[in-house]
Amino acid sequence: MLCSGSVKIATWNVNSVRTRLPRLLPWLERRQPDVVCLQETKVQDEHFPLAELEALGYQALVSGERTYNGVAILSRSPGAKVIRALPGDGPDAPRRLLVTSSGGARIVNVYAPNGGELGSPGYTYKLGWYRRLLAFLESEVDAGEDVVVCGDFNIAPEDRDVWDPEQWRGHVMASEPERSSFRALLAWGLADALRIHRPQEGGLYTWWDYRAGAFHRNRGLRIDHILLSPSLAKRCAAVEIDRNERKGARPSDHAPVVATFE
DNA sequence: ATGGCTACTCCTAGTAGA
Repeated sequence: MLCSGSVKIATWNVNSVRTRLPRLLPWLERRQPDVVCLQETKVQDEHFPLAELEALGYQALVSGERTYNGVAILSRSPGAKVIRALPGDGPDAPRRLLVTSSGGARIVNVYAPNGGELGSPGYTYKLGWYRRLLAFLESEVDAGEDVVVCGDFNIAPEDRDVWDPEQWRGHVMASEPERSSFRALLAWGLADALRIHRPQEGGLYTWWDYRAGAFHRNRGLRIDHILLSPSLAKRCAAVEIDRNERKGARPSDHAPVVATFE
């Protein structure tokens, strides 16, 4: 499917799929994405709103839990070769990874740990999680094929991805060890899709704090990413941050990111 | 420097998000 016509792949941290359904459904109808990776679904699998999505022609692959985390992949066809955990994840590990194959591409949906404060146990866990993600890609995924690694990475890769680099310097999301973890993914063989088309531009964010009018003032971070293997990067015609979805009634604090392939 | 908002939960207070 990725080889014929125009294909759209999107990622969106919806901050509760059930609360966001009145935004998600019309967005799907309007944008008609072929594959959608969702993060922070915050719902156990048996309560995931499958019927509403199926009514729009989407099948949902889900890996959720109560209250926190949770990932899902919506697509027009059933998933294949599904993986739901990183090596080293125990049975009670947070649901942060979902891998499938769709239209000939390997789709890796990630919801990276937040990290809490620098030096906290959560921060250590975040860096370890990134090491395990890289090891997983190295051992289980072929960068020579069509690969999409997308989701909420909870890392702003460069200063231009942060509204106030000085305020954020050394803070979680923007610390050098985190940025190094992100660069290691690129070094494995992935391209940051947005930067293919807009290599230098600042002020392009995917998350804005709910508080203090952050969105209105464009005080945000670019932490949601679509990373592409070389074969897909070559065919990536456009990448858009759908800022309109951060506006209006009851938005997620993240905007969707949509990549179009020819 | 802090909190400012939102969503969740055995639910009106505490936790977490980023």
